[in-house]
Amino acid sequence: MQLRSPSRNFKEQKVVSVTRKDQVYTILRQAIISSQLSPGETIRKELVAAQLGVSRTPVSDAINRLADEGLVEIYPQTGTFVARLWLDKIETAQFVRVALETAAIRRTAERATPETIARFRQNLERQRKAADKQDFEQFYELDEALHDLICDAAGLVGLREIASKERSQIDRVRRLLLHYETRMIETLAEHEAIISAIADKDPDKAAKTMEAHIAQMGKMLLHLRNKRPELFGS
Amino acid sequence: MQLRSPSRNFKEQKVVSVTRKDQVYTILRQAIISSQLSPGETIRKELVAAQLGVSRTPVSDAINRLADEGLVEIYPQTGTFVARLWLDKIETAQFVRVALETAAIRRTAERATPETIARFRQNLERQRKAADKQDFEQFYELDEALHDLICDAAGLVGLREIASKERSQIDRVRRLLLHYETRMIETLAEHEAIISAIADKDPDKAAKTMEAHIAQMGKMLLHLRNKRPELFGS
DNA sequence: AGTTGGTGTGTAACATGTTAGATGTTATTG
DNA sequence: CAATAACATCTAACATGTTACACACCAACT
Repeated sequence: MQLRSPSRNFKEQKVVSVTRKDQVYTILRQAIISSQLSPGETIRKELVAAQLGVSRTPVSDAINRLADEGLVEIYPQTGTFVARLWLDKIETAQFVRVALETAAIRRTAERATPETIARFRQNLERQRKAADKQDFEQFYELDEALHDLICDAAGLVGLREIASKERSQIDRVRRLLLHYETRMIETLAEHEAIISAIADKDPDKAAKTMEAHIAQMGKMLLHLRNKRPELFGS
Repeated sequence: MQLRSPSRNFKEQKVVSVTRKDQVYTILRQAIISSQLSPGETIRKELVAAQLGVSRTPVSDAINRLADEGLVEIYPQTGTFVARLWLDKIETAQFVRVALETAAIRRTAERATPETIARFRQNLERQRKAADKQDFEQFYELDEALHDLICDAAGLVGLREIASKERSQIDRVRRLLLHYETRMIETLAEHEAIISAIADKDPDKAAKTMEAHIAQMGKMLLHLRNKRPELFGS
């Protein structure tokens, strides 16, 4: 018997193996974060499997991953539900996000090249256009993309994926808030301040601005809880 | 048909459902981090299943989770291996760790009660005893426990779990380094400096000390790569 | 000798069958 | 009528069967 080792002849860069469970994961995650599936809603694995034309296995795998990410709640032998919003978990996620992104932005401010900054500014341009058009969805996507760009610019392999995962709770909340209050103009101004600080190679200022930017969400959250208490847990 | 909702009558505090996949996960994770299973080693799901007396399903589930955590590498249709050490991934994990722990320690420094600090000092006492006895394993465990204590003291639900997960790469490396170099005396001094800064309610100093403390690992890592290149990837 | 193509083998991915347990409902009993 | 116990039902957890694919090996050809 020949043992196979994880030897050099493997393609070193992980080929994006798009297995079915990955596809299911992506679809469900998107559906949850975009609030197509509401917090507290039941997920029927068998039904999902049927709808997507796969068996229960890849659906279960995807849902396990989502549970790990805190986007679904699995009650053994009972049921699976889209995770409700838990204020204390959101607080933690917020903390982690601030910690990671301010650290990332410090690094980015130190090492940003003109090309990187140009990419940032290009994103900001498009944000401005979206804000002018009152295109919430587009604006929101660009917002996320900007945070990803900043992460990437820190030059750390896999950091974006980690940050994105830890941010998923927050992203979902923000998406919900989008329908109640927008703050597009203010947000855009904050983004511009962050990028300016990076361009000025001023890590402290960049980090502080980012922190203030992220902190904005708190009060809106309480507002949402008053309007839609059914989305929240505890 | 009666739909069940995730209603109030669910036990609100998640009962620690110890499913088989959780048990398998815990066992394998422990084995990997403690280097019972070496980086690069093949994992045969079927064999593991047989050894643990379960079917392939819970083993696969556990391994998926470990892959998510970066502790195993799954090559579709080919094989599963204990993850090798990738310097760039370790660098990222290190970055995340510094970001999270310095942020946590800032919060902890602000809100630490005398009882909390007493717990820290108690841990330090035991570290000193372990250092005196040259008991590496014990010292290492207390080290991890101290970091957990600091996380908990930040008062954020679930932060310890997140930090612990992001730290798993690092923990594994440190465990390996334990056999080559110890730095117990220096490490203990660093820990004491951190706790003192917390007790003095000096968040900046605490954070800086923590950062320096964590940064120590870099050079030892290169040393390890020279001695045991087979553990590393790329 | 180096390259190409066919073939075998082993594994993860996937499909589906089975079990155990949590909950809601109903019957039963005081 | 309330408390409780038996029962039905639904689901995730678990087991096992099947498929597709990546890789190694070897032969044939250039």
